[in-house]
Amino acid sequence: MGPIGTICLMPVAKGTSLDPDRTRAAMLEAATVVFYERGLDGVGIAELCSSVGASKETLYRHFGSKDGLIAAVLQARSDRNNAWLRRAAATGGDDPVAQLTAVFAVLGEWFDQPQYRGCALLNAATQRHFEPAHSMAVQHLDGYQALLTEIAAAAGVPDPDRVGRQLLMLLQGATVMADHLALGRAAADDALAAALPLLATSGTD
Amino acid sequence: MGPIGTICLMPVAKGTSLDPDRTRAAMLEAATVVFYERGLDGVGIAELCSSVGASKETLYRHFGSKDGLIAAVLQARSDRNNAWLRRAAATGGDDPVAQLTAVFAVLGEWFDQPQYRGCALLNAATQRHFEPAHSMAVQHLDGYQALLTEIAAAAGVPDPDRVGRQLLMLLQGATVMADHLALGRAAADDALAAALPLLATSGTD
DNA sequence: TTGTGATCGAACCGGTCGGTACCATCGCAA
DNA sequence: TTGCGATGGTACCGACCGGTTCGATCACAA
Repeated sequence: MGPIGTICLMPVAKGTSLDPDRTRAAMLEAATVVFYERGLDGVGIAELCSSVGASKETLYRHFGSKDGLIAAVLQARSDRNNAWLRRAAATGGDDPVAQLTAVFAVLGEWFDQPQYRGCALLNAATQRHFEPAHSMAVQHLDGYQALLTEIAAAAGVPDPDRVGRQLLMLLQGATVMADHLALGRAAADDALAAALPLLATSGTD
Repeated sequence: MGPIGTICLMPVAKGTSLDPDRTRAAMLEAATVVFYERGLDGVGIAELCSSVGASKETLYRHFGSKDGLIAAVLQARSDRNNAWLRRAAATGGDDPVAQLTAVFAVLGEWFDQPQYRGCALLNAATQRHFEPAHSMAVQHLDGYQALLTEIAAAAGVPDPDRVGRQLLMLLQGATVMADHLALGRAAADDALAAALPLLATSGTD
């Protein structure tokens, strides 16, 4: 509805630019925010360009098409979120339980942000027109699953792949419910509580 | 892309109709299928009408607007899915474990269908323009959560609400992963295996 | 027979969108 | 100073969409 306005370059005269790639980065960041808030179809190219004070021609020189811009946005999102979770897990040292706890802690912080709208990759994958979204979402989930499977393997469970999938289910379920039901970090806490028994090597240790 | 073609009335002459509400039902069913396959924005009114051999005027007399049609489609979906799960749970008799097993069994059948594309309500809620979708999705999730909380309470867990939320997380996570990762009923099996420990009244029985 | 109501088909309207073309403008290097 | 490349602004194009209107057509009841 309202103007975008958050990401904005200094207003500059016609033929100028503060930096060669500065405009590209601003476009990417503005698109990241507004695509996440209002969906891929909810934002037009014209509005997006005017919000960063750029022209459509510049956008098309940088990204080729709206689909190219979307792909760049989603790829950056996926890389950043995966890096977040891996960095969080690293703070758990060698203890799988501590690693998983740290992962769900950073998830909880994410859920608590007022701008939280669920997983951008999965949201984009539901927009049918824009084919790459689905494969990018799959790749995104595979990154999560690889991390969770590593944690499960480190815990010594009999079937790390299966436990990795189950942990990913809890993570995704929490992501969905924190979005629609506005649960905040409580969703991450509940998910962690349900996840911990899965790491226990059945019965005696 | 291609024509819809699945749902189709007998081709009839101009001023005729096989049944007063027959056209309305056909429109609803065709819209249910195609909105689910291609998203709310992926289908135009004109294409939808021609696929059932009706005119736009008829559609607007029955549903008022595209939003009215969408609301009717989503409400029917939600009611049907909730009824499915409740009927499945009823087959478990008084045993909470059997109830939960039956719920995830019917979910697994759903995941195995080739047309499966995740939860229509949640998918619709990601399309930002069409405001009612979000509240309908919340209502839909509440229906699921109520059932799962009842099962948790019947199992005698200390905090049925919390376990109900955790069960719903597993259900939603399985719904998402079965969609994007094409896991089929295996997703439901993994989710059930992760859910059963949550019903155990800690330690001794 | 007459009339009423539902229907189809098609034209039409206003608006939006992605994408392109053109031009005046500016920084900067030769 | 001159020219080149990147830029912003604007107009424009073709396509599509949601929604409205109108006339011709048919079933059916009075």
